[in-house]
Amino acid sequence: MIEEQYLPMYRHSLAHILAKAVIKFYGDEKIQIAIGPQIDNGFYYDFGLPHAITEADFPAIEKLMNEAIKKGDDFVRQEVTKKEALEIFADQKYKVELINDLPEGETITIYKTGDFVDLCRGPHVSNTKDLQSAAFKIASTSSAYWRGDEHNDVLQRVYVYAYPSKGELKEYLDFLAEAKARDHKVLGPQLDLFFFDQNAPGMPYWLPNGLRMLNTILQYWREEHETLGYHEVATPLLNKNALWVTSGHWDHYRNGMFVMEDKDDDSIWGLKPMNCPNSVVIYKRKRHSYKEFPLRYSDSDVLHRKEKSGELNGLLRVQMFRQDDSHNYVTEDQIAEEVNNILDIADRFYGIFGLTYRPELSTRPDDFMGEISLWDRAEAELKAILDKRYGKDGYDINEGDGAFYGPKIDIIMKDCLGRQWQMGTVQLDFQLPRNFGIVYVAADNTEKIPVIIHRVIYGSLERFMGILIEQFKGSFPFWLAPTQVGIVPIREEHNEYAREVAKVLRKNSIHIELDTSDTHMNNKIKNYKHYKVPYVVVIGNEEVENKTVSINLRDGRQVHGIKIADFVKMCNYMNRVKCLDLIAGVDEVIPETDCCC
RNA sequence: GCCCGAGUGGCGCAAUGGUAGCGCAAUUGACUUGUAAUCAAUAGGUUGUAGGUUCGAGCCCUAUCUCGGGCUCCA
Repeated sequence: MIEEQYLPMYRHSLAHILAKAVIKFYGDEKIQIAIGPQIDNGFYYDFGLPHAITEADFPAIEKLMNEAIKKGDDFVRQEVTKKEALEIFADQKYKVELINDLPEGETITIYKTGDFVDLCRGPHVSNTKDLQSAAFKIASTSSAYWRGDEHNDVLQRVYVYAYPSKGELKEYLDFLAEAKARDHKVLGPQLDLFFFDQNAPGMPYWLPNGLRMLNTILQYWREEHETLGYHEVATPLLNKNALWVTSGHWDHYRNGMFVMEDKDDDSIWGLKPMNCPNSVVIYKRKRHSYKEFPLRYSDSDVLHRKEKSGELNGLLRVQMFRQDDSHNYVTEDQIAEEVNNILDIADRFYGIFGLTYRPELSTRPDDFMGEISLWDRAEAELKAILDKRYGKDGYDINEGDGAFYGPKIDIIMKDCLGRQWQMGTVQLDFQLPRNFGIVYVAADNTEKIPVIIHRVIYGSLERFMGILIEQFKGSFPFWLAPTQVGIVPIREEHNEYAREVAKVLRKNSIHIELDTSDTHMNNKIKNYKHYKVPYVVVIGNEEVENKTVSINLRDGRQVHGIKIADFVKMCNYMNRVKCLDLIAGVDEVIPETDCCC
């Protein structure tokens, strides 16, 4: 059994064993070894290989690893001079590069394991036999660029899962299987929410169920923002490229745009990849006073961004999407308060969905534009806000990772496999107002340049849907569920009353489905359960007679003899408070007092 | 763009280079049912696409498209 704090050491030692095994696997063929760090679920090692390792090779390499472990070689640490190190690794180009990059005077250490030697800071286990209790499994291979730069050599990376014991490795493999069951790419088509067609890669087809959900979250967004003083607009999806020439986007980002040429007059058009320039066109239409600020133009138009092949990932990385966008025009003095307002919205929205997030602050990059004093002030204000809201450890800072036009705060979430995705973002923009030459009239009757705050809460609606599907594993809260109530008449003679119930529920804007088909009630229930419908209402003699319904809850619980009026009241309540619980709202019908709303 | 892998009825899968099958779903009929799979029959396929090798290709080769896991990228 390996103690937690030593796990990195074991993983790293196993990385050496892998490298040793791969060298042996290739026999006389010369291979280059690069680096082999440990990661969350194990480790990887990068190699320059004459021909790729494929999955079929995994067992053989694993066998070689096990043999090396059994052999019982010591991990021998040795300090060497730079000159000695360069001699030892003379034919290993990546190691030579690493050695040459080490600061002068730094102690260079190497580790020998039998005939294998690696440049390494350590520490390691003392003998390969110490690794016998560990469990590992070669997971996958990938290409990887030397030092993560696409201009460098392409290496082959071998990923290995590694855990202290067989039990823990199995636990991790079980987790992966569980994640698969949560995967929105699997659940989405299964629940008839969306799908992709090969003629529109990265552009989701929204099916009735999925669009209903998407509309539900968009409707909630509209209602909230209207009361908060946002004004929704819609702008052209297709524009002549002059728009982006002015905004500055054409030079930087035209490769990421879907562009088309009109042969009739040789004009060049593009599908908008972002809303900001169009928002500014609206701003420019009139002269604005400081008294109107903050002036908030929101929109949720469809955007297109061309991605390099291999970068798409279900709903989480698409080429066609909508943002719950807004561009807020503020004075420099209003930045802090407005950002705070926006983060309030984010907290409320994410809370409604039961999601927790981690903010990230990205600061001034090297190629920044604008005045450095404004940057400094804005960054200091953003930091103060984040400190206050989330505590010093409650957020991360990415130094130099801001956009060239201003610093930003990103909302980061994880998918079911732990991969991180940017959701909401609040970006200050000092540049676009200057590119378009927009101004406002200040209190002293002079013209000043506004600051634009680009902000999204959900981020991309598509990505947010993907995260929601995984968060709830397809079992959505009542208010989000595409079908909220499935109605099952037991026999044909119950259809009439079932239609009555359906009518009442529909009148209350509750999304229902009624199954009057000539099949066994069990089939009807099974069908609704497949779609994870929160409430299956069963109607038979008893219900017809007493004007009640019987509910089969998604979790299997049953509640009998509920008056229709109470049921409607309950559904309305669930919708109104956007309850995350499966049942709430009417005390007498709730089997357990489990309402948290 | 890069490396590896995958693509077979709507879905999930099967098929040594030798007649493309199974389950679910669908359709039709029977059954009229009290809480997650009633019975029977029927229909559904140029095996992603385009070439090639072969007497013969779902299977081998080439190209291409899409998808998956990563790398890089993500205004």
